[in-house]
Amino acid sequence: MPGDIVRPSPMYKQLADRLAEAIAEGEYEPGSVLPSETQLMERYSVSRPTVRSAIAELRSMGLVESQHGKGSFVRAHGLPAAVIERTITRSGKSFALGWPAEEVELPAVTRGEAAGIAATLLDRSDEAVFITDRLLADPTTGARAAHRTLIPFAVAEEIPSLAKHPDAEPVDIYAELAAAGHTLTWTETVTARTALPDERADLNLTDGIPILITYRVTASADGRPLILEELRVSADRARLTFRISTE
Amino acid sequence: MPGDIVRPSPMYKQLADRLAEAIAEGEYEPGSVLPSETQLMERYSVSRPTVRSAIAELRSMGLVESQHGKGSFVRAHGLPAAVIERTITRSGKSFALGWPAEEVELPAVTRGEAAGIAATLLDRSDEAVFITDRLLADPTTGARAAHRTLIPFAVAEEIPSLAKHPDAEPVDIYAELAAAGHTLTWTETVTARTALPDERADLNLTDGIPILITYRVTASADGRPLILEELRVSADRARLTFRISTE
DNA sequence: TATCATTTGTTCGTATGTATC
DNA sequence: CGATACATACGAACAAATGAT
Repeated sequence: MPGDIVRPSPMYKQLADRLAEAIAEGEYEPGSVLPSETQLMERYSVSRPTVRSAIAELRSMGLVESQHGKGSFVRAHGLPAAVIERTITRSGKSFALGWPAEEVELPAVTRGEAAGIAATLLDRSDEAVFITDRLLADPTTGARAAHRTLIPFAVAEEIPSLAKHPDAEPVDIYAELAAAGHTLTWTETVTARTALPDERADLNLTDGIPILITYRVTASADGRPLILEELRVSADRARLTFRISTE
Repeated sequence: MPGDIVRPSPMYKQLADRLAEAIAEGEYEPGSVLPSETQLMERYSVSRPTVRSAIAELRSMGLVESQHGKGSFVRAHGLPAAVIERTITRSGKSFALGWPAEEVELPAVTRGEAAGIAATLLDRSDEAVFITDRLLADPTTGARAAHRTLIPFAVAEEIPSLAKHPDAEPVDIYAELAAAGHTLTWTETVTARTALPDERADLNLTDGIPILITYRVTASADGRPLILEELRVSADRARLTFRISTE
């Protein structure tokens, strides 16, 4: 419908759009500081709350990062540095992952029940599972990742070594499963969402940066899921790569 | 250091955390409405701006969605419905993708230069490329995706049919490349970020929902990148799956 | 070291507009 | 129409971090 009468968009959004455009065009370069709130008030003849709302928009878009007492700085953008290679390599009976991350804390093992997404992907509702949590870090870039392993009790009963050491490294668990006669297949599901407060702390996240989440299901040849791994990482610090082959 | 003296966190954050916790524990169920701003003001003895800041936090976390004149509603969360299967299948000389999406608009072809991330992944800086943009939709869920193909001029010169029809479907481009004698390999890189304003409109995004971005590089056997595809999709509506095989 | 100006962060109050029922 | 709800915008005051004097 051409000629529609539209309300003007709010002033704070207009200001946010202008600043975003200026950033995109390189008028404010990455690392440089935006004009102060007082300067923006005067330059655009708006109140301080309006300026602050506009900058809040830019923050939530991940375009700027504000520092108390200093100013709001334009964020550098580009492909995240840390590359998490999701390919699994196998030589004989042993497996290897492409991301040689270090453990920041000792693994923590708890028992719980598969629920929500985990239950859906494991195809086991309300079943008891071993949960192992790890906090990992890429030694070169410092990128952090939260890793979780879910082992259903039924699987642990079938393979006692898993019940004994549910906090074994994923590659070792693969080896145990293979040794128990399973022909392993993997499916990985990737999604993203905004971080919750506790995740912000664990993963060193800044405002406006989502987390990438991958769920890796290790299944037997018949497609029955055996274990589930979940990896959460800052989308700003790390990216995931997959090698794809035709089937 | 136990017993550290810490500044109390801001009231609006405390309130946001409490509400977020209440949502996580199911006190406010998905689809239900939060108490009104006035009610929250009275219940927690804070001012209206404080309540609004708290709700803005919840919005940016993707936990609630506010509707003018009605209230703030708890968002349903879980695994996104639309599954985008990134596997490539091959039968003889023809290829197929796992996501039979429909085109919402006709593909738009432009010419440009590889820059930024695209240049990095294509390993060709400032080289002229054909750019083809598509707006796709999953027919069953309605999830939308923005797809872009980058074909370097150098590759198009080598294979004239590509220069003639740079807007060919990806699977057809694969077939052309294979017919020209290339043994194709694919690498996919996944990242995520908060959407820019124009992306919000194209992809029907709501506040606090990031976009998933995948870059698929089609390379020759020697590893030289031939073409680049970029797919952007709402992390709330769609998820990506990969099949992983040991090498 | 101490102080001060600058800058962002938090919190209040108030008024008005606009969508929904 | 009116009541309720969220959205926008202004003003004011003080707190806290920073960097220079």
